Amino acid sequence: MALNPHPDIEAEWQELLSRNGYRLTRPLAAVIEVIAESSRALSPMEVYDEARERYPRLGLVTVYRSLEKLEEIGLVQRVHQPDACSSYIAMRSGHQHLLICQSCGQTRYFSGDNLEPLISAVERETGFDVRAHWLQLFGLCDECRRAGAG
Amino acid sequence: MALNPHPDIEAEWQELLSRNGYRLTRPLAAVIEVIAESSRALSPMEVYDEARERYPRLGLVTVYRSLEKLEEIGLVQRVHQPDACSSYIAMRSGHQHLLICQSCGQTRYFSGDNLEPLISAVERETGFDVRAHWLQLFGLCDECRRAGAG
DNA sequence: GTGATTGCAAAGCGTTTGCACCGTA
DNA sequence: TACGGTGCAAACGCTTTGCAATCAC
Repeated sequence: MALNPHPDIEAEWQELLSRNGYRLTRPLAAVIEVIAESSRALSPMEVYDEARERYPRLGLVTVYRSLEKLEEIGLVQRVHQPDACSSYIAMRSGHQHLLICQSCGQTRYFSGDNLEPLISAVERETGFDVRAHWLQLFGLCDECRRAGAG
Repeated sequence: MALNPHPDIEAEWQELLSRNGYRLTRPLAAVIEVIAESSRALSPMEVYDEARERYPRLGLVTVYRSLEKLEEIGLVQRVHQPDACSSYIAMRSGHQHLLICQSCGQTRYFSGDNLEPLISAVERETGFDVRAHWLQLFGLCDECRRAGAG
């Protein structure tokens, strides 16, 4: 199991953008920086608000288009939650799942799930060919727990 | 592990409605029947279309309000998918997860996941108090697989 | 220079709200 | 009969689209 690292994301992102024929503009850079530095999944409006502090001329439409682009090339991941289905977080490489604080929204990646036995059993019993799975954990982070959020 | 049964849902539903102070009206009954008999998760619009065959005067607003009501008393569950976050399916009692066909949308419940070891490990490493989890499997059902959908 | 990208305004769509009428318990 | 439920129309908020100006390569 491995937890949030903080690699030099920027360079990797620029590389992937140009490899896919995209240009690195100032508005896009503002969006990227906001997402790369956030420990929470952010809604388009939240990205918009924070990114405008870096680039005030930014338009909300550009945020939507940037997120779509970044998701397409795998730099960003859409996060589904019970009450919010379109927030975005920087994606980690490898097969990993999310752990989300129900109080502050802090998000961490974890890996190490072993669902193979379960998936095999389900396949045997149902005739399904299982091709993907969603696993997300929800709870209270250390700080929120201490603060009595739960 | 247990798969979709088809119990006499109707009676149980009426019972739960009145226990919660709700009235069983014809529009609500139409919504209930459509959901109870569907093997797929349905969007509000799909529920609306199908339920109007049973009760043509039905309004879409009533579908929204009925779904909200049914979810509140635990008879119906909202299903999140990569491309659709507000479809609804009849809920099974007990702690169960969904298996969804990516081609036809057919949905089945399964249980038997054992995530305790994983959850404990994550809690130890992160300091989180894990209180809930989402687990969903996606794939191709037997019929779609044979039909070459994948 | 050229073609992708941007911002604005407007359209689009799913969902929610206000309100008078209706129907269940 | 009383009061929750319903349907209509309108409002609402998030997301997408059309288009001329702009900017990265």
